[in-house]
Parts: sequence; C-alpha cells; structure tokens
Amino acid sequence: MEKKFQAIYDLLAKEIQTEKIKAGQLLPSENELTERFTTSRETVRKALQLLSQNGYIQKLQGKGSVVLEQDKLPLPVSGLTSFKELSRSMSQKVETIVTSLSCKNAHGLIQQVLQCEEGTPVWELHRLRKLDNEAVIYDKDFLLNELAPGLTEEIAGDSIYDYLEKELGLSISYAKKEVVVEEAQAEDKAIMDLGSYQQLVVVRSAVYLEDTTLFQYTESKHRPDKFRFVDFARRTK
Amino acid sequence: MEKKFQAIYDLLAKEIQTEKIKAGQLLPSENELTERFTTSRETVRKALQLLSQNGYIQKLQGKGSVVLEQDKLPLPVSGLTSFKELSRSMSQKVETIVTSLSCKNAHGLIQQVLQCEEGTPVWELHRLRKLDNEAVIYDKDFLLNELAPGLTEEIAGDSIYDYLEKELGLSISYAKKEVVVEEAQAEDKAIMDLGSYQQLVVVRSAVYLEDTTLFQYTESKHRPDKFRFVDFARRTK
DNA sequence: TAGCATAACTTGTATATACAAGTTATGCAA
DNA sequence: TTGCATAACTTGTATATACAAGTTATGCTA
Repeated sequence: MEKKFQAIYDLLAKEIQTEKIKAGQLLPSENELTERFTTSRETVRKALQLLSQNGYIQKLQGKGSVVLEQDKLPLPVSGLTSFKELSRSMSQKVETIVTSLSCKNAHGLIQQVLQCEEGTPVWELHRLRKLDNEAVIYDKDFLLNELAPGLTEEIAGDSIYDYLEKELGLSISYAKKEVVVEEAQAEDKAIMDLGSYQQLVVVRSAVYLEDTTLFQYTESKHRPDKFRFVDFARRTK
Repeated sequence: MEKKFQAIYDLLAKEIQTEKIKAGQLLPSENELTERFTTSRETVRKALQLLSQNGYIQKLQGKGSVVLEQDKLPLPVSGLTSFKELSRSMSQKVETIVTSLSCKNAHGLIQQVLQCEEGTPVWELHRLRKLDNEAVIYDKDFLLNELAPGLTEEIAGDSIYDYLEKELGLSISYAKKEVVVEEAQAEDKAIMDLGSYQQLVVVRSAVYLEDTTLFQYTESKHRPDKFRFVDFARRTK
C-alpha cells in the first residue's frame, strides 16, 4: 500500500498539473483535506510540505495554500526565443544513439570519479542525442557494473533510470551537479553537429543511491544554443 | 525566541560545516537528540528533514543519519581547473561597481517581466562585478520601488538581500531561475572584459516574497570561463 | 454609517503515543 | 565454533491534542 501522505501529494500534484485547481486559487484548508482523505492533519501537512518544496504551492499563514504558476518565468528580456522553442520542442523528434558501450576495469580518472577500487568493473557508455536530426548533446556515463550487470544497448537507448528502478529495484536518492562552459574537444567536434560553436555547456553529475553509494558519474555536453536549465529553489539559508 | 527545530538545525548544520561531525559518521540517534535538546522526536525529525533537504545528511532507515561530504563533486575529467580556481577564489578580490541606479515607470518589457501595472515605479539597477580586476559579471536588476523605496548606491553595492531582510523585514521565500547561453550584445562587449568571448552565460531569475509577490527580476550575464553553477538535488519525482 | 473589537477561520509549532520496517548485536542451540 | 532466531536498537508512518500566530468575516457600538 502506498504511503498516505505520498498518495495525497500525488493526487493534489496531478490536480494542479491538469489545472483542475488553477494558479492563484487556494487549496482546500488542511482541515478540509483531513476530512476528505479521512486522515490526520499532520499527514496532510506532510503532503503539502512536498508540494511546497516542489514549487506547486506557497503556504500563507492564516490564509491557506495558494497554487503557484507552473514554471512560467516571466518573458526573457531580449527577443531571443530559441531556448523557449527548445523547451516546447521536448515533444519534437528526439533520437538517442548509443555510440559505445563497454565494460572496463576502473583506473586513473574513471576510478577517481567513481570513487571505487582500482580494477573494479565499470560500464562506460557514450550516447549522442539528436534533436530534430542535429547531434547537439553528447553524454558520457560511467556506472558501477556490479549494480547494473545486465546493461545492454537497447536499455541504454531508453531511460537507464527506468531500468534501474523498475527492473533492478534500485532507487536513486540524490545527485550533485555542476554546470560549466568549456572548449569543445576534438572528439566533440568530430561527433557532434557543432557548426561554428567552439564552446560547450558541460553538466557533470554524480548520482547516488539511497545507501549513499555513488552509482553513476555523467558528463553531458550541450551545444550552447540548445541548452536550458530551469530551477525552482526555496530558501532555507 | 527562535523556533526549536530551526535552532537544532542551525546547530547541527554548523557542527557539520566545521567538521565537528565528519563526513561518513553517524549523527546521534533521534532519541538521543531528543534527550539532548529536551524536546520531542518529531521536532528533532523536522530539523533532520531540513539537513537532508540541504544535502548535509542522508537518512538510512534502521541505521541512522550519515553525514555527507560537502559539495565534493568528484574530480573533473579534463585537466581544466579554471572554474575550480574561481570557486576557491570566492575569498579573492571581488569588487562591485554600480554603473546605474534609476527609478523608472514600468512599461513594455519591464512591466512584463515584473508583472506589474503600467506606470508602476520600479528600480533599474546595473552592476558590474569584477573578479581580480576583470569585469566578468554584469547584472541587471529590476525591483518594485514600493517595496524598497530607500535604495541607494551604497546599499546596491553591498548585498541587497541583507538590506531587504534586516532593514525592511521583507523575507525572500523562493525563486525561479533559468540558465541559458546567448550572444554577447554590443553593450555587454563595451562594459565587460570579454576578450575574445562572443557568448555569455545568462541567468535570469525571478525572486518572490512570502506572499508570492514577484519582487525582483534579475538578468545576470557571466563570462563563460568564470561561470560555475553547483547544485544538490533530491528526488521526489 | 463608520469604526472597531471579536469571533471564527486559516497555518505554524510542539508534544505524546503507537506501531511498522529495516539493521545490528546478543545469545542460545546444534 | 557456527548458524540462526531474537532482542534491541535504528528510522518511517500515522494519529491526536494543544496552543500560538496570522487573516478574514461578523456584528456590535458609537
């Protein structure tokens, strides 16, 4: 049985996403929700806490919980809209090409980034992402073989995470990311459709499981005009 | 009086930051903490929830709360270290120059991004950030005059947020951000030390107060080699 | 009518209790 | 000694209660 507060969160999140409850409106009060779901107020509050954390609502003491507008960053100052087109185009043609998948024994850099023993078998996976037939994203993944022994090109072409979570029962817990801009290497220029772009946005991320083991290290290179990162952040200090 | 769970959070966060409790170690159990702070377990759990959210600890059912390493993204793959130098250099010479501060009546784009009435008085603030005597960051801020009527160049040269929170009692609650790469404009080239860089990392952010009013809109342009964005994210789906 | 105290809401904090679920150490039994 | 059930921990979920603090509507009073 799914946890109660999670179920309430899922339900309310869906109602907000589908605009059954629209931005600017108030959610039912905590007491009303408590009755509706025949639960306790604390449980409702846990669900609301999640909604707040993920940018769905803002809680106002004495008033209630207002639904926030989704994403909606006010218009960009310049007339540039290329990145908006990109975000809209998530539904457009996206193609993933596995350019290499091999299992190596960790050494030097790989061993360092995965923080594992020398010689530990690790997958090295290279994927090229094409948006509208242009190769604009190039991903290099390193992951512990031990945790995903049955990795194949087919799986790699899909979502690795689905495979991990649904097939292997592993659960990703948290990640650390870094975004920088670097010169395109010869390899990048050879394999990507870079045109005259000389620099790439590089996203390096370390992905951890629930037990804090570092599971995956990824370096994702993006052609600058096709890169967009959106973030919602609350303040805790 | 400060809230209890907040106080516990602050104390534990400090202990982790100063490495009184080191990465890899376990925090005292919830029951022990409950005793130490003469409080209830739920209150301790609220504090731990905050620590978890902010990447200080990972909770393991049945075991305890392990302290995570701070930031520590495994080594970058390439030999490039310029951005690391930058992050280290936060203590190096940083200089802020207010290049313009004026109060205008909102119209067109400004009115649009601040989502206010036509004609509402708004501050327009331009600041140039110099790192080691190089002008590498250029910020344009728009903020509602109504909420910060006493803004001056001196304050703007400092931290605006300190002024807002400590002087005006306003509290920033959340922000939406977008990171993209765009061509440097003529103005950017004129005012920044760009060298041969033709593109800039642009961070656009909308800052909201607790009552969900959009208070500030910022466009921050960074010379690519001096830009670095680090993120810790937990998974909620 | 206008103003104002107050009642009736809302969310925020703090506490107590019970049991479920996962991990580790204990100690008995073969 | 080894193996295994179990006890004694740990965190996770759910519930109930009390009062504080902020907002809004009510309705009385001048």
